[in-house]
Amino acid sequence: MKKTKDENTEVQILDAAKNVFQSKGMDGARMQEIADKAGINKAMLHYYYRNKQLLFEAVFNNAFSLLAPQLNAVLNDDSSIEKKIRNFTSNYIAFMDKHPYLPAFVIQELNRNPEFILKMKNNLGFPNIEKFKIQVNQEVKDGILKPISAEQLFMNVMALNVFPFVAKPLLMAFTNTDDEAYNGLIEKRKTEVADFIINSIKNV
Amino acid sequence: MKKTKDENTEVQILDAAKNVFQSKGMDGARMQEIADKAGINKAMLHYYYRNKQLLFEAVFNNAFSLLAPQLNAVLNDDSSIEKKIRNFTSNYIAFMDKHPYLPAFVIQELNRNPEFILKMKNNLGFPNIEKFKIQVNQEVKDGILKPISAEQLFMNVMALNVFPFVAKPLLMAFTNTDDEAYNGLIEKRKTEVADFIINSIKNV
DNA sequence: AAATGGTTTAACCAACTGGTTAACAAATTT
DNA sequence: AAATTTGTTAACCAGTTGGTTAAACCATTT
Repeated sequence: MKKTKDENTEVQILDAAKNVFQSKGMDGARMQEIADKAGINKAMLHYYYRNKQLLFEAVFNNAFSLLAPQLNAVLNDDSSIEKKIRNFTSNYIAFMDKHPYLPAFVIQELNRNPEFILKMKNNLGFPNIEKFKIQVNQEVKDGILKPISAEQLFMNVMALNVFPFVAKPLLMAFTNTDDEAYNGLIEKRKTEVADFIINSIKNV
Repeated sequence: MKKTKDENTEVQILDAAKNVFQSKGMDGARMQEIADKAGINKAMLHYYYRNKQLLFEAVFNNAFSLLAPQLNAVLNDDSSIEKKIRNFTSNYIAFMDKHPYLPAFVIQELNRNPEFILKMKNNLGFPNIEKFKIQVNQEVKDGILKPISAEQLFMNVMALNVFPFVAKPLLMAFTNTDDEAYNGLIEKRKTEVADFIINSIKNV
């Protein structure tokens, strides 16, 4: 009896590919390394995914489909802007603990190939700002929030939450922190970032 | 002085290398492309910079030495926290117009090779948070600022300013903006980001 | 004008890379 | 149980890549 892997192999390949692509990027990744990490022959990669580009896209789409629901929580949920920002901030940081390479990977590969995201915009569930925009404008009109455009607010929320993960090595160096201390800073941000934002935009 | 070119060639190589490395990264860059862009033979690259790694490091250090003074403006200047944040925000965005690839490049390469920054920390003029820390603590103590740690404030300032450039393709997709509209958003941030921060941290 | 020494080139090379092939083994169908 | 399909492997291949070499080039020195 050879192996009871069948469909298992395909998953093992995807796991290994995720691992290698997300830490080294498309250009730095080697098919041989992915095969080794998956514990199989290099030819199997092509048997299941035909070529490097398609394997990469499988990994990328997979990564993006994890990220999208997180963002939709801020964009398309029905609760108040304040509540959504508080929720998103604490959720997102917890989410990052499980997928630390994810945002840097997505951002890096989109910078390498900006047209790539155009295909994705058509996908159902692709995060879109329209509903959020209406909601922000309404809360500004109602005097709940100080005047701010939805785009700027969204950029600020994203920046404050995502950047500390994307630029971790840089920020560790500037703030003179080791891994443990830096994670401590991040942990505090679960509440502090939301306070920081709300503080700035909420009318009193 | 032998040829009219001799110093010139070295600069032309560095310019071409900057161009290629910053848009494609270490792994995606090709020595042949750099040589072509510099209008010279590939062997010349090795004559002047010995190998790809050293040429890359020349580019990286060059990029970093442009970035460092910008950050030191926030960390080591003597004016008040508010003034420095306002200055930095408007300066940094203007600076990015001239070097759009810079932050994504630095961040990407540091993620690929985090140990790389350790060598740099010893360099004179490497941005360090210590002075900024004392100043923030003082202003908090004096009641000028609401309680916040210098590290968190610094991370926030960096995030709000740098992230929109690093994640440009992603944010363009989410906010449904083309290049022109997105640049318009950025332009507004020269003042809005500082307001956003000050709003949140200043006592009234 | 011959010698000098830094600069530049074309040709070359060994190692690597993504991808293919043909044969073989297991599982499934007939 | 024979035939067919699916999964897996080792060996191979052609194109690319970073890097080398030996000879030519050219501005100055002797």
